Amino acid sequence: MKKFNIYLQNKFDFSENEIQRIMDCFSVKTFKKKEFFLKEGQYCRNVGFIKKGSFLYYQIVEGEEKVCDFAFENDWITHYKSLLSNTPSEMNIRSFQDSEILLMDMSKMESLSQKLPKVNSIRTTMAEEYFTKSAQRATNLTLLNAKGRYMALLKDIPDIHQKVPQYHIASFLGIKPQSLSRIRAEK
Amino acid sequence: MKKFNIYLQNKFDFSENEIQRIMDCFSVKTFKKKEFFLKEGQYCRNVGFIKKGSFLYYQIVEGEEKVCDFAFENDWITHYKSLLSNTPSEMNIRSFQDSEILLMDMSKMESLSQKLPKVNSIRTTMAEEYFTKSAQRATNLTLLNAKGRYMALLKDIPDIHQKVPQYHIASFLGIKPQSLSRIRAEK
DNA sequence: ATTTTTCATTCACCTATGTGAATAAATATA
DNA sequence: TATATTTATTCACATAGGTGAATGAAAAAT
Repeated sequence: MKKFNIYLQNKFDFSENEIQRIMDCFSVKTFKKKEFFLKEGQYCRNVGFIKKGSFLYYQIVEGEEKVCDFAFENDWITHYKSLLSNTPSEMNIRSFQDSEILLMDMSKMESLSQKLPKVNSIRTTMAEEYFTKSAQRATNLTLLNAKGRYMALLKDIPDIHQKVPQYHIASFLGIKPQSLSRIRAEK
Repeated sequence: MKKFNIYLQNKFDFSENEIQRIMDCFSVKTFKKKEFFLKEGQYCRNVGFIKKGSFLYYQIVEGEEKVCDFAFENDWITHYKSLLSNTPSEMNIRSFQDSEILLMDMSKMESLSQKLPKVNSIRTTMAEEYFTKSAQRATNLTLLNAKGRYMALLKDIPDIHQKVPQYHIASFLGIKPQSLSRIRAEK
């Protein structure tokens, strides 16, 4: 449990006691490789924090998995839109390694916010991070070509190749695996 | 002032009295054609509601205006990321017709939320709308080609050609004006 | 009303990325 | 270890969209 409380302490400056109260609301859940955190059509009611492992956000379009996002250790994991607007998810979220997360029900988070208003800053930060990430992705797709997007990704996550198989990286970049091979060859 | 209170009533079910208290916090601001709501580098501290006119969100990249969004009558107008995270905007927001908006300072909105907690639902809805829009844009850019994105836009805003010059539409779609002409010709 | 400027269209040609096949390399399974 | 499966690379060719120029139409300025 070490990393989560360090994150809470560093990022939000919670006290020992507050951290304990927050952590008490989370339970541990483990995932085998390729297990679903959320399936298309389901309602997302949880917020998770990844202790170990990694997850893929993707949609199936014409039989193909289109990767929209990755999540790794010390990232939050949830489907923010579904959570926020209480609508079914059009996205799948699946582990691609054996993983372990801390999980909290959103309703629990809401009641915790009432007792401990500082918890709202977690929620605001989450909103900010999700929104910023999605806006940045749209910007990259508009302003950069495939090579530029690959470079930006490498800069953002230098060890991405250690973490994610290459065909998932290609999909995330919006290109085919062959094209990513070509880009890497000419680099 | 008619439309804004209808919006508040329909969407959030506020009472007459609540609507009055909310509206009292907004002031009217007018914009001539091509006036800035927000310039790159500035901090966005306001939330606006467009009564009349239309606005363009864009960035300058290598001398070119890259359109990221439009906003029309009865849309909210703000730079959500800058507002949320209190960071300078990398975006420009500019009217492209004579326009009129209702404007509220964010700090006023925060103190209003405390007195009238229901106001938080406006903020949540705004977050939801902004996030959803940005996520949808990223999805469209990933999953659709230029023609598909144009069709999706036409479906979403059928009268877009009455509202926005074509070269701005092309820019929003992430293509050149010539390419949009070609797509329209072959359609 | 005339002139100037901006915008939309078309064209010929160019470049980035997609497609499908062949092969090699890596990984999982028996 | 041997075999099967999955993943990455390379190639030849196809297609979508970019580029720059020419032209006409529309809008703005005089």
